[in-house]
Amino acid sequence: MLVRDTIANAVAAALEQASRDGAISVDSVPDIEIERPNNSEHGDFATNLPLRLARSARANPLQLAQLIADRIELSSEIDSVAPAAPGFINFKLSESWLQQQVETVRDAGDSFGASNVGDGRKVMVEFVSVNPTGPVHVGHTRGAVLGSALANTLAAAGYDVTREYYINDAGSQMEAFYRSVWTRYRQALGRDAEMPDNGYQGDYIADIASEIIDANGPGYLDQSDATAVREIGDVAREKMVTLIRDDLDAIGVTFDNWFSERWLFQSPDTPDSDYDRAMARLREDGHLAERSGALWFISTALGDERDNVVVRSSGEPTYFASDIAYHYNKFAQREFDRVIDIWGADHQGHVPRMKAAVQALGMEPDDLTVLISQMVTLKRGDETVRASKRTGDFVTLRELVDEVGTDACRYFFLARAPSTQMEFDLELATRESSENPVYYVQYAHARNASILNLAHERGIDYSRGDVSLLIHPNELELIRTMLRLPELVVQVAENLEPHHLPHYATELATAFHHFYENCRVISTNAEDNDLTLARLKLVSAAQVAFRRTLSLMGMSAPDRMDRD
RNA sequence: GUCCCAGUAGCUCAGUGGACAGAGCGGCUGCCUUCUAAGCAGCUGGCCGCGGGUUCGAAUCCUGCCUGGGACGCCA
Repeated sequence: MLVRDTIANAVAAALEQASRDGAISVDSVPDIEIERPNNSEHGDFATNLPLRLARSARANPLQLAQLIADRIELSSEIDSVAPAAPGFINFKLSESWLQQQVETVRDAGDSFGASNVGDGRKVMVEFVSVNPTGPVHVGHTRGAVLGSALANTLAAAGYDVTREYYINDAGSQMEAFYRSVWTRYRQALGRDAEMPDNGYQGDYIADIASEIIDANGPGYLDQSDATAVREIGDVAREKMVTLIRDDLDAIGVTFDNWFSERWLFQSPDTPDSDYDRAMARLREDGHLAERSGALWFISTALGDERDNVVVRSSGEPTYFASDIAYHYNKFAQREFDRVIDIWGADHQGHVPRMKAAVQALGMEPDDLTVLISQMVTLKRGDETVRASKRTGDFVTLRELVDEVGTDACRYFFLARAPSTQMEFDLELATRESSENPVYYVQYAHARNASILNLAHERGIDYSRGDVSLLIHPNELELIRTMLRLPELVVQVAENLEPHHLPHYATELATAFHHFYENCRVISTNAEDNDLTLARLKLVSAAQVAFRRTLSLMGMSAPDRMDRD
């Protein structure tokens, strides 16, 4: 159990006792919130319960604080409980308990920070899901990093996580992509061919075409237009998906499953596809209506602003129809308890209708969470870079990683709340300098590793180190900071806000740098031997915290960082 | 026009009901004979977009406005 919960329970018990004693009479007890005070002079934890109770108890909040504080039973974790104006109760952790946590963290190792709030529930995080019509670009990278860090954290919080990429490989944009490749293919072989109006202009189309020529030759020229587009399209799509997978891999983003949109329309085991079943269910419950030759989903009945077409008058299902079938598959077929979709800002308008569709399918709409990852505006100095896949003028994930590096890139994207637009100054980001906070964190880990290496070289066995010798303020501060990780994991998993991770990482690094500066670990002085052993234990515990934090963010934890 | 997101230090951003508003970068000073100076210490710097409201208490909640971005298709 987290200390925070222990304190909350103790406060609740104290309030109950005060009520029995007749010292306090309240109509209703609000939720007891235990927070971390901004100012460390106020202790490690605090509650504002007396302030919130004052009205219904018709009493002075400071007096209430005193009455409750008097009845709080001290456990081994808590050193002191103190009422404070205007009506807080402050808690201070005991030094001996903090010291003991060094052992606990070391014992926990890679499971440090794990919790079980997820209780093994099946959750899918579906993210990136870029149409395979072009490479992943900078804007998608943000969602990719967000999704992977979130999935890591949910797994640490005890969820059974599946990371999925939805490949939109049906539909008209893919058709345009196929035709674009076909056009470049013919042009490369000296034929007259005109790019379709909605064609993709990027150089990568021509690259794919020439790769196909190298591998498969000019044979497609002899086929009918329709056959050639289909066959060349199949090859081009595979190439594109592979390229996307490799690019994402370069930034440490991997998936458990790549789900093809086309699977929704074909079912190997049963006569009905997911699409058939989802539509049948909607139809049964009266959510579909035919108007002017098309089939509509009546989402206005469920609070959406307008109805949406699911089957065009041409008989072709829309993208939205696929999405309905896909979510039917996620919930009804694969039985996920919870689904988190990460979409780009350009899809934000689709959230209400997707929620409505989930509800219409008979699922609980709250089991679907859609996170919107806002736009990334690119700049080179003062100049704004317009990103458009159609015109081919965009910065790819690959280019970004090559220039900035995986770790810096992940840190940079992760550190911002996804709901806010961000500016990415390529000039600044690509400048090699110490301006990047990622170095600050990794350097702390490298210093940490360096100490342990030296201890190892000198054959120092610190397994018998006595942690009760850790009384320096910087030592205790480091321990306190380490201990926030488990709370953070729970918080990130509950609020789906991974951007707290990098900020925590920075604070952990600060605590370590302070410790490093003021507490010499491996002493040359023989009489300091006991302290050396104790501090080595602390350093190894801190290493656990660094590794866990960095790995949740998907960043590397280098043992050395050498500057030329 | 309707809807969504944002506006906090020179810059990039944390902080969503509490106790004097934070970090990094930038700028100015200092600190390397012992575990990496990609570090540390100090200074500089903010009517938290503007106006009302709710509250014992508002950067945080409500409301109006201003500014910037996005979405509103039988495209995906």
